[in-house]
Amino acid sequence: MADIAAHLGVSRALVSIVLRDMPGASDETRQRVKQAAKELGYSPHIGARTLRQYRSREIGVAFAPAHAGEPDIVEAIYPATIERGYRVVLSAQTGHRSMETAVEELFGYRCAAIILIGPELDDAELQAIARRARVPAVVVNSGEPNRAYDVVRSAGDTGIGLAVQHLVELGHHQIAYVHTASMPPAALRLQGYRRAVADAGLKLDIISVPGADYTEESGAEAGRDLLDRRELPTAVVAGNDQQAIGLLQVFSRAGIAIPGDVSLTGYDDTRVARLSSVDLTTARQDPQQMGQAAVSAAVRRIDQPNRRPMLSIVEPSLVVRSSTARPRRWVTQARHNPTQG
Amino acid sequence: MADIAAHLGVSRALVSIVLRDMPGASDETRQRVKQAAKELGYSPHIGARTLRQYRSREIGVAFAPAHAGEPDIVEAIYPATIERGYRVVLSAQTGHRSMETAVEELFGYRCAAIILIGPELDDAELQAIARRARVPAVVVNSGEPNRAYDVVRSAGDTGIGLAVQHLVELGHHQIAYVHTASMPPAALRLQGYRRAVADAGLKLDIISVPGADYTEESGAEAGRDLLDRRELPTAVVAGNDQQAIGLLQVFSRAGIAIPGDVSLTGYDDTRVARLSSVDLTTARQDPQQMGQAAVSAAVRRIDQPNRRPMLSIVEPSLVVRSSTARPRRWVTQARHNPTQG
DNA sequence: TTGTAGGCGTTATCAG
DNA sequence: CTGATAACGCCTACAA
Repeated sequence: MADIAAHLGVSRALVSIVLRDMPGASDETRQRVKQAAKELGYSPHIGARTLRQYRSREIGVAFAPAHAGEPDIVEAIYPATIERGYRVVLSAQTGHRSMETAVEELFGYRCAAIILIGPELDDAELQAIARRARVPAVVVNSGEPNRAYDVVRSAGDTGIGLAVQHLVELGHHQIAYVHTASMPPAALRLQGYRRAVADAGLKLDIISVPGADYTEESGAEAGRDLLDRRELPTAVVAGNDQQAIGLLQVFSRAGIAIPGDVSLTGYDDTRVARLSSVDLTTARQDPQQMGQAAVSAAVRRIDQPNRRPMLSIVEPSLVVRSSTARPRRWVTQARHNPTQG
Repeated sequence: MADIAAHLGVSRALVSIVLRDMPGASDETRQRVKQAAKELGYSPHIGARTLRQYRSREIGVAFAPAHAGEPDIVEAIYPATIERGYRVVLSAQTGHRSMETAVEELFGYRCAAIILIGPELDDAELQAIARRARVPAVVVNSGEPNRAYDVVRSAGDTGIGLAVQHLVELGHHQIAYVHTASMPPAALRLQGYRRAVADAGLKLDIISVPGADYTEESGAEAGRDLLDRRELPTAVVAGNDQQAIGLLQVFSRAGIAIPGDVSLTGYDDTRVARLSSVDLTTARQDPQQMGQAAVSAAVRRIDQPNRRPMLSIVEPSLVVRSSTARPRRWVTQARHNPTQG
């Protein structure tokens, strides 16, 4: 910046004013300064800026690049953040780098707020992080509503409920659900299954995959469990898309047709769900909305620090594809009863 | 830091020495300082540090979270960078945020080097960025070898060559290739196809998809082109996995079996290629190796700034799955000629 | 082993 | 509109 000032023979303060678009400089000066900045390849020193500024204008985002769906939320966070006059600082959680380490780095950047996407931590650990942060913390797709941090999540119960309801409308009476106790959103999704099945007057059929998480492997495990049974359910509701895909693979190898023999649903509407070879009926949680809700929550608490943390719920919608169809048995009955055809 | 010093009644410099594990403090003091730092929830101010330090210890990484495969390379960059005593600064390219903007931000952090993953820019644009950077720039999976920036890429010619060779060994004589002129690595892959086909004494069959990029849509377009022909080739080599999947969708809708009627290969071994419903034979470029090679190149040129930029080639390997098989015709011929069975 | 002083690039303040 | 000056938190030399 001093270079530009010297080059033009003006003060550094003036240059600073122009580059920040502050009032107090003539249009002609603005032109000249901006021109010189371009020519000299000037780029503001972000560290020096945050050092000097009383309040930080950065929102820190910790996420796992390898987790399906999280990069989409990160994409949505950018425009929402910039719109509100903030900048985004990214920090990755990887196999060799814990979420705590990623968050610690964000503290180093003196972020005005931090957003944690899908941390695989329990409520106590998240509260510890939030207290240590001394700035507002927003947790996306994990955690529980509480007084330490904001929570943004999709209405997992509604989403699973929509899937069950869709299957009921197709005529299914035996709807199994793949449950993974260890994952944060699992409890809510299970609740949605319980309620929807009760509403339809059907029997619960919960396949618990203990210790597993939302991976293809856990879905495959559930699939093998099902294959050991004498009789398969007519429909399976998986906890997420990856699980559904693991299940799909085990079933297709075993010669079980989807949706011919068994209907299958997922959750998240990740990219793989859209492939024509998979074409999964799934509950869509819009990453766009998740990102916007997270930034809104962060800015809200930056502006009003004493406000109580909130729970923001993004409503999912059901995307019907070809992995669900009428059950065989139902079609047979329908033939005898033309009013249902 | 001043807080800690005041709290303990020592100088700030001493605290700095202890926290950086530099020589010049007694063990007892170290204990006390570290204890106090923990209690007070101290976290070093990264901005102030980079401001003061003569040389930066950060490597900037610009990537597109939404592009398949790039997050995996980012994951690999972390351990390699930390191992060499550097830190990672991430900057995302999104639909609303160009690669140039992402790189500009990295300049703001005064990174010691920048790594650009899969930029959709031509050589001239990349050279402009590299010159503006004034620090070493490394381009992964794009660009051309030159004097302005390092290039890390997989040996696209070898990868496609392996695919063609595999198909030739299976007995294919009509092997088509889907070419997308606009994508940076495409020229090299085409070259690999030309050479391998020539080596096998076969006829070239290049399906050009003009103006398109490496998306499912471009694969679908190539698929429709092929369906317009009187006779299909027995094998198709796609430019990447996504393209192969687009082609797969068009073919399966048209009732053409893979690999029954046509064998198909991809490139990249992205996650979708592994799905049992896709199960694509593809050339694998190891993200681990790509990440390590990129960091090596960056550090090499930080240490020796006058060294000429290099080209690092990561050798791909062929992952054979069930999308490739012997052609129908060949099997028939084999029956008449037992020596080939 | 400990303390002191100066400066990195920027912004804010205040007097010309 | 300009110029001078202080301060942000940290690191490095050098002095005690």
